[in-house]
Parts: sequence; structure tokens; C-alpha cells
Amino acid sequence: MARKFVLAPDNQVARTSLTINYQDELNPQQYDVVTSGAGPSLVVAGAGTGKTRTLIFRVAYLVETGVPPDHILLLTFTRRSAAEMLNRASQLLDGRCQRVRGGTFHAYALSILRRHAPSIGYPRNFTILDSGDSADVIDVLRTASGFHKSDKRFPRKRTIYSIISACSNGEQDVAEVVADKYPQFVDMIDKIGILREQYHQYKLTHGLMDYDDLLSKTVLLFENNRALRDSESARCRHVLVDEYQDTNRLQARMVAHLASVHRNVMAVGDDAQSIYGFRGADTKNIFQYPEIFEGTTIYKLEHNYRSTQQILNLANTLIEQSTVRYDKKLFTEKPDGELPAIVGAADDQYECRFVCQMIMRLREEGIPLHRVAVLFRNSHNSFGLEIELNRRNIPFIKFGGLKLNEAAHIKDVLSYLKILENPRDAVAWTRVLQLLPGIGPKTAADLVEWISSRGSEAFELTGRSHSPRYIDGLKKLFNMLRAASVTTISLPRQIEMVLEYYDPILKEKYYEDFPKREQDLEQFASLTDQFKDRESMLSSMALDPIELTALDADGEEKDEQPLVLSTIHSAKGLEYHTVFVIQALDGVVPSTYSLKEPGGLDEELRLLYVAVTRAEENLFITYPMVQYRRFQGDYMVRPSRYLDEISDAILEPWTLVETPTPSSQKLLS
DNA sequence: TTTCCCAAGCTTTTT
DNA sequence: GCTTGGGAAA
Repeated sequence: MARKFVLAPDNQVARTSLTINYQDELNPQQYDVVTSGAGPSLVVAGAGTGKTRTLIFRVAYLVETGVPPDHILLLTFTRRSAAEMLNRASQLLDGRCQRVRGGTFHAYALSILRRHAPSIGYPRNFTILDSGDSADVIDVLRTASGFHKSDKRFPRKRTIYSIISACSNGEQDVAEVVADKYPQFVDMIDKIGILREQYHQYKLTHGLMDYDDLLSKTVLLFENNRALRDSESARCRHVLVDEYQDTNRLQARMVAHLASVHRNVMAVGDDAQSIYGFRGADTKNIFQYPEIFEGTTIYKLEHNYRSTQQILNLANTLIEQSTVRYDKKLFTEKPDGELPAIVGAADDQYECRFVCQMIMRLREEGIPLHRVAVLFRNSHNSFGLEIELNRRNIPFIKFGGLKLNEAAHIKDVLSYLKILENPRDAVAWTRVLQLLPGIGPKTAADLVEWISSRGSEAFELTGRSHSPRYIDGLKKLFNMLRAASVTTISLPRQIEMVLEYYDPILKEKYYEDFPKREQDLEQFASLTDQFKDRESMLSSMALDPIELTALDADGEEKDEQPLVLSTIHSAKGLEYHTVFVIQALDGVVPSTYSLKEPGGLDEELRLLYVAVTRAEENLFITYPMVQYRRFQGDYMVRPSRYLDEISDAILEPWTLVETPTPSSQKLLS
């Protein structure tokens, strides 16, 4: 019979020599978490309860008590938060935490796959598809299969891709997902299923992985090869997972595998802040955690240090409207502050003016711009405000929304680089070939098949005849690729060669606005300096896309840190002195799309909860009362339904009044 | 087979 | 307002 030997913690020895006085730095609940022993634990931490701080101290504590930094793995939701946490932990212990491994699930999975991909039939230099690329593959397959012709209405490529993606993330089959979320396509389940198979096959033969593959192939790798799994698990003696409420089933499985040897997992999360359901996040994960990890110690952090009681009252009242129960009531000992305000503006213009003027007033009162955030549901909700901010020369940075590498011209350039990295990358080839005159989808498909059927001489034109219609273009393309693929050429030089080649194509294709796009490309080229090689640049572009609008903010005068504009999703985990939630309209939060989704209304409510709990001192929720829509003219809109029942004592209504002008005063007197 | 033009349809949040 | 799809000309 197998036996267990229980090791006593070794901490006692080290405790005397700790450089940080944990007891002074943390409250008792946090202290328990930070100094907890081995084995699985779950920390249920409400908004603003020092979750990040606790994790950072936990890392420091582990390092101080003798865990080698590179045996700690910190999985976070975004690269931004991973970097910030590791940085803060390093500061605590003057640099000793630097070698802690950290990143997103996807980034960590990638690092494993780069080493072990061959054992599941993938090349080591596989390329990563973003969702646009994935949809393009689907498009090629759909056209080839002729499905779009036979049926009256076949789903669009993006829809098909999201069905396939939902299958992987939720570990479901096509029939389940379609029945659940796309009942209008039940007739086509078989065909979508076939496409799904073809899509997987296509990726395999061309060395491509999409975002979901990074997770699912890693799990597959672990399940096929227990020895490998155990050695990976042994490489991280402590696994810490942030934002656990937003993990999906695959990610939960991955965590379980990583903990298989030592069972030292600490998951931190807040079920009331789960806002990634659309990506397969499953709140059930957090509840099932104690079942998956037998003997889990559960900790709760409830003491909020971020917000005033007035803001927490609103947050608590909001979340009570949920049909799901959350048994947390946030409290604080912070001195009282102002009541949160609900500001009804006459229209979008008035709303923008109010936000701008209030920001200026706060700045005069000494609140720096970067401590103020404007949050919104959809990235386009801030367009009007952005114009107004520009007009007033208020610097801002925007998170969420369009990414630099989603722009067509950047995707073009990246495709050349992807081909250099992985000459089997059919997606990149398809894109690049179609940029040549005389080559459309059909010829491109033929050529791609020919190219990928050959081995190493991918950049040679020999062995096949080519139509004079496009032979010149093809020659130029292959010459450039051959020249740039010489291994001694540096990455910046490669990019230069690609851009030089691409410039005439850009001018031809985007003759109306190529100067703007040329600028983007220049910016792109300058950003790539920081990467050590082509592979890391391409991976990084895929996993951590550059925010287009984050760059637009005047880079010239950096004397003042800019105001933050952000989608609520991108603001997760962050905090600001003052928060504006703009466009708090019914149909925006909750979004009209959410009405159809099961559990959609609850999720949107949590979204508003997340937005509200970002605020430390001041909170303004604003909305216009009238909006203009094409063909309909002005029409009335109403504020978010979640705000309907909230009393004036919790959320104070403000009205905007115009300064009386001299002429109107005359009228009065 | 490519490319151009017009009509239709849809439109969120992110790794 | 933009992308996507279909149809027709080159």
C-alpha cells in the first residue's frame, strides 16, 4: 500500500531572519494567506481588499523562506499585471524576486510548447494565429468545401470560428455549443463539425496554433506524457493563480496538472468580478476548486482598503441585484467621502463637457491626470470624449479596443516575417500572395499548396511553371524573402527589407490614406527594437498586442502622465483616485446582446460592479438623455436598469446647469 | 479567375 | 460606418 509521509514546514528556521516584518505590513487575514503552509489554498478576495498586495507578499515570503525564485510560477490574466506584480515583489526584496516566473496562461503554455511541440506532431517554430487569422483559415476551408453555396445562409467566418473556439474553451462539441448559443444554425451542425475537423487538420499540416491550441495542446501534452507533466510540475514548486474566477475549464485543468506533483497551488479570485464568460470563463471553477484539490484551505479577504464607504455602499447595493448570491459585503475604515454621483447630461456633448471640466477641476485641486480613469463598456463609447480631450489638449492613453497589429497593413508586414520564421505558414502565404496583382483566392490556394508540399527550398521558384500574369510579382517577392532569410541578417534589417519591398504595395493598395499607414509602419519598426529575435517578436505581438490608441497620445511632451481611458474589461485589477463611468445607458450596460445570453444580465451587472469598485475617492456615473442615431434622428435613451432602484442616499443625482451668460441674465432682470 | 461595384447586414468585451 | 458577400465585366 502506498504511504504518505507528511513533511513539517521548514519555515521555523528561517523565520527569525526574515527581512520583512509581515505582521506589521499585513492585516491578520492577509498574514494568514501569506504565511500559509504547503498544499492547495483558495483565497476569495473582494474588490480592493489587497489581493495583489497579498500575492506579492506571498511571493516575497516564499522566496525568503527558501523557495528558489525560479520555482515559483505566477499566472496572471494579462502581461501587464504579471510585470507589475513581479516588479513590486522585486522591490520588496531588492531584486531577489526577479527570477520568479510569471505571465499569462497563454504565454506560459507557449514556453512549454516551444520545447515540446514535436512530440504532438507540431514543429517547434509553429506560428500563432490571432482570431482574424483563424477566421481567414475558416474562410479558405469554407470556400473549398462549397458549404456557403449549398445553404441559404451559412454562418460567417467569424461566427464559425467563435463556435469552434467555444468548443475548445468549454470542452464541448459543436452540437452543444450551437444548441446553446447559436440555435439558428442547428441545421448546419454537421457541416460546422466537418469544418472544425478540417480546421484542426489545416493547422497541424501548416504548423499553426490558435489561442485555444496553446492551452489545449499543452493539456494534451501533459495528458499524453505523464513524465513530462511531472517534470514541468516539479519545476514550479509553488503555483499562484490570480483572477481565478476568469479561468476557463482548460485553464483549470492546466493548473491541476501543474500542481500534480506537489499540490502547492494558491488561487486568488472573486466570483463577483467574473467578466470573461464570453471567453469561456466559468465561475463554476472557483466553486469546484475545493473539490478538485482535496484539502483546500479557504481564506477570505473582506476588508477593503481602496474605496470610501460611500462607494462600497453603492457596490454592495448593486451586486445584491444579482440572481446569484455573493456572500461578501465589503467594508472599510477609510474616512467618509463624497456620495457617488449619477449625472444625467442632456446629450453626448454635455456629457463630454462635464467629464472634461470635472477632470480639469480635479487637476487644479492637485489630483494628477493619471490617477483619474474614464471607463466604458465598449471601446467606441469614448470616441466623442477623445475628440473633446484632444481639443482641450488633455493628454490621455486608451486601453482596450483596436490593436496595432489588427490593422491590415501591419498584418501584411507581419505575414512576411511569419513566413521567414515558418515557411509552412499557409495563412501568411495566402495573405501575402493575394497582395500581388493577378493573384486572387484561387491562385493563392494553388500556390500555397505547391509551396507547402516542398521542403526546404520554400523560397525558390523552380519546379513549376508560373503564369506570366503574376510571374514578375512572384519573382520580386521570392527574391526579397530569399535575401531576408539569410541567417546572419539582424531583425531590424529584416524588417527594413520587408518594409522596403512592401512600400509600393502599400501605396497601391491604400492610395487614399497611405501616409497615415506609413507612419504606423514606422512606429511598428521602432517598437521592434526591444525584441531579441524574430520568434520572440512574433509571439509577443500575438500574445500581447500593442494598443493602437495607447500610442497615439502625444509622445512628445512626457512631462505629465496621461489620463486613462479604458474599457471596463481592461481596467480589471486597477484602481484610481477618481473614476468616471460614461455612457451608463440601458443597452450599453447591460449590452443589448447580453439579453439573449443565459446569465448575460448577471455578467453585465458584475461588469458595472467591477467599474464602480475601481474608485478610491470619487465616482461619477454619467449618461446622456438623448442620443442621435442616423435615420432616426434624436431619440430618448434611458440609464442602465441597474441604477433604477438605487436610492438618492446612496447614489446622488446631479444635474448640469449652464453658466448664465450676460445676455440671459439680462433677460432675467 | 480576378477585380470591381453594389447591396445587405451587423455592430461587445480579450488571450 | 464598416465589413462581407454576390454578381458581372474584363
